[in-house]
Amino acid sequence: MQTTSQVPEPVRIGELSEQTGCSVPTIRYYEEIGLIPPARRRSSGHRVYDASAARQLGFVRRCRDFGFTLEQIRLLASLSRDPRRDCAEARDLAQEHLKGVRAKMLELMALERTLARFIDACDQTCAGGCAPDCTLFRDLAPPEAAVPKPSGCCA
Amino acid sequence: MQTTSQVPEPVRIGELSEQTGCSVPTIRYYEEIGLIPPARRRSSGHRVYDASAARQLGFVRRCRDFGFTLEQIRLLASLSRDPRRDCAEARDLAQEHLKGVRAKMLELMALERTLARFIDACDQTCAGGCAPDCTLFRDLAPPEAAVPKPSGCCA
DNA sequence: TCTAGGACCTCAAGCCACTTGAGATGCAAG
DNA sequence: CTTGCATCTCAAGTGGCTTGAGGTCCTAGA
Repeated sequence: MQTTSQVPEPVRIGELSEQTGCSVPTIRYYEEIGLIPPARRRSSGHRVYDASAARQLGFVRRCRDFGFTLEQIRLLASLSRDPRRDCAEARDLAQEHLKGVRAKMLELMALERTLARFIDACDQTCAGGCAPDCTLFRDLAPPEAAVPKPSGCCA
Repeated sequence: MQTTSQVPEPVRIGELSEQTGCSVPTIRYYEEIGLIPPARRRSSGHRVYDASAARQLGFVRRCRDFGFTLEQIRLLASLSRDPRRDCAEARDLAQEHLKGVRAKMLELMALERTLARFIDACDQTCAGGCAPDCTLFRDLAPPEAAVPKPSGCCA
C-alpha cells in the first residue's frame, strides 16, 4: 500500500503560479531570460514542474519581494549553488541592497512629511477655492522661482 | 540707460536644463509627450525658452521629485490653469499620492528590519563559510518550503 | 576667413520587470 | 461532440526615461 503523496506530482504552470504567487506569464518570462531553468515539457508542449522547480521559483519570488533586482537574484542563485564561493559575497550583496532600501526609506519619510504639510496648508487656507489658487501650487513651485502670483484669479 | 536684465533673455535647451535640473533629452521627451508645450524655434530649428517655460518645467521637475507620475502632473498642471476646477481636486490627488507614499514607506520599513535581521544572522553564525551554506539562503527561502538542507555542503 | 569642437537636431532602440493581446492548440467534463 | 478553460508562442505595450547614430548649427580662436 502506497500513500498518495510519496512522489510529488509534477504540476502545470497554472498550479505552480498559485503555489509561488508568480503570474503565469512571469514564470515564462523568467524561463525566457534564463533566471530559472527551462521546464520539462509534455508531448503537447505544456510545461511541467516538480518540487525543486517550485523551490527555485519560490526563492526568486521571495527575493523579488525583498526588492532584489533580477540580476542580483541571478547572482544570489549562483552563489547558493557554488561551494567555492564565499558566504561574504551573499552578505555583501544583501548589505548593499539594505543600504539602498534605507536610502529610499529616508527619502520617502522626508517626502511624506513635506507632502503632509502641503496638504495641511491647503486644508487650512484654501477652503475649497478655485484650483489655480490652491496653496499646493505655490508649494510645488520650485523654490528659486518663488514669484508670487499677482492675486487670486477667482477671489 | 537700460539695465541688462529687464527683459529676460530666452535660453536654449542646455541652459534650461541647468536651471531646472531636467536633462536635455528629458526636456525633449516632455515636449514630445505633450507634458510641456512645444518650444519656440529659431530658424535653425533650435529650441528657445523664456522664463514662463522655465517655471512650467520647474513645476514638473518638482512634482517628479515628490514622486507624482507624469499623468498626475499633467492633471495637476491642468488644474493649476483652470479656474472652474476646485482646489479640492488638487488636494485629493495629493492626498491619494501621500497614501501611496505612506504605504511604500511602511513596506520599506518592514523590509529594512527583516533584511537587517537576516544580515545579522549571517554575520553571527556563518563566519565566512562557503556560500551555499549561508543562512541568508535559508532566510530567503519561501516559508512554506522550509525543507532543511540535509547538511552543510562544505563543513 | 577658415576650422575645431561643442551644442543642438531627429529618429530609433534600449532599459527593467513585467503585462497584455492575438491567435492557435490541448484537454477534460457534460 | 461540444464547450470552455488552460496552455502555447510571438509581438507589442507600459513608465520614464537614457543612449546611440548620424547630421546640422554656431561660436571662438588662429
